[in-house]
Amino acid sequence: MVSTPRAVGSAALIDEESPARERILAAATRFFRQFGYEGTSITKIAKEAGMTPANIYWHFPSKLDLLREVLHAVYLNSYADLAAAVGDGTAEERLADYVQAYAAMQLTSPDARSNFGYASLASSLSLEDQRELIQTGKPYVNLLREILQQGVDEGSFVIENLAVTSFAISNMCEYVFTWFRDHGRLDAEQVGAYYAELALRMTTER
Amino acid sequence: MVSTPRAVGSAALIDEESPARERILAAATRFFRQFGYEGTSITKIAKEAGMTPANIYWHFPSKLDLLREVLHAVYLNSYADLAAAVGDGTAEERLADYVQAYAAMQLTSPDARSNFGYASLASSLSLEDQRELIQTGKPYVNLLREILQQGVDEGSFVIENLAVTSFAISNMCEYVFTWFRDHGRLDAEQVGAYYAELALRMTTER
DNA sequence: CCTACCGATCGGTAGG
DNA sequence: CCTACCGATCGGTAGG
Repeated sequence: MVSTPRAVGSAALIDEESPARERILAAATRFFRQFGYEGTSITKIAKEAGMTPANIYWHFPSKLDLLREVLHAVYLNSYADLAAAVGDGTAEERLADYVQAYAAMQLTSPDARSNFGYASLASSLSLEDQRELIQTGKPYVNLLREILQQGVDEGSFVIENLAVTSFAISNMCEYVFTWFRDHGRLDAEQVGAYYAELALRMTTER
Repeated sequence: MVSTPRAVGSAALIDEESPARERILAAATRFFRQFGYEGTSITKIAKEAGMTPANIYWHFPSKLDLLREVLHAVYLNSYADLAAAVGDGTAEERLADYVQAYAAMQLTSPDARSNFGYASLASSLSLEDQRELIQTGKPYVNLLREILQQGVDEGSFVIENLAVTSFAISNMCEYVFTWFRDHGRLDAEQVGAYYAELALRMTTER
């Protein structure tokens, strides 16, 4: 007996979720990050997902709705990853975990060749959708601020402007992909560890 | 006597340079930064520059050539600004000047609404053009590395990996536009000063 | 620097 | 009646 290709692999645990829909989201996420929103056609996404362009529109009302769902999922998943990486220790330990996880996350994305940051991609959305997306990302941002505040309260961090410091640390991590190349001197984990040290220095008075 | 609109303003000092060409470059720089390369049509640039789309192609062989020239000019001008801002003092003074100038430069661009970083824009170029552009930007990158090395030599900086530290500082400055908003608590100069302090902390052992 | 266009491809939708 | 698609083509616009 030989299994048909369709029978290979794990069955969907949630049968309300369409496998085709997941393939579209995965392809769109990769291509939007690599070529940008305007640089990615529905045809390219469809080809990558193994279907016709027209079928994209059965699953998503428009290309912009697809972008919106991609970014929404990215923010939710990123927060889940970060929250899981950050334990319950001191502010130093938690900041190091946060930065390490954030940087490593950016460097171990589905594809190694990201060119466009999430801020660039979000700029194609309507202002209302951008506002909604910021709300989705709030826990993401707040977790870092809470860690910084914890350090200030504990007396281990000296921070004049907490918001600006958190933006600087986030930007440093977010755009690590702009210079990192595989097979360089440091791997993703080593870069994450080095970035964690840099972030800790940013919270320490000279 | 009433001056015609065309008579108002300063005459071009260099008549070999086409005013139209400069208008195209200025419009393209603004729109590429705001909407990205693929999100900016030749028609939009032409309208902003006060001419027909077809006329763009009298001044530039292709849209990609226009992008190449825009990024080339940005890199050269940015380096000139940074080199002028950095004096001959100690490494601490020079690093503070560099970061202050870099951040302020990003926040006082022709338009206040940048969404796309230079790395995103460069990714639309051919690999060969990207390599050339990196060569153009070398002095830009090297100036920061020289300042960091000076601090290490003077004993005022403690840096384990000079290249990664320089990338982190550059990224922090480069993407300050992603969170900065006019009329916020801090103006561009204050953010630059705060970033200078953060960069100095990054070079100081805990 | 403009008018008049081209081959192709864009995002999106038709009937079946 | 539903789902998950297909081949073909819509009206407009892109770079050139």
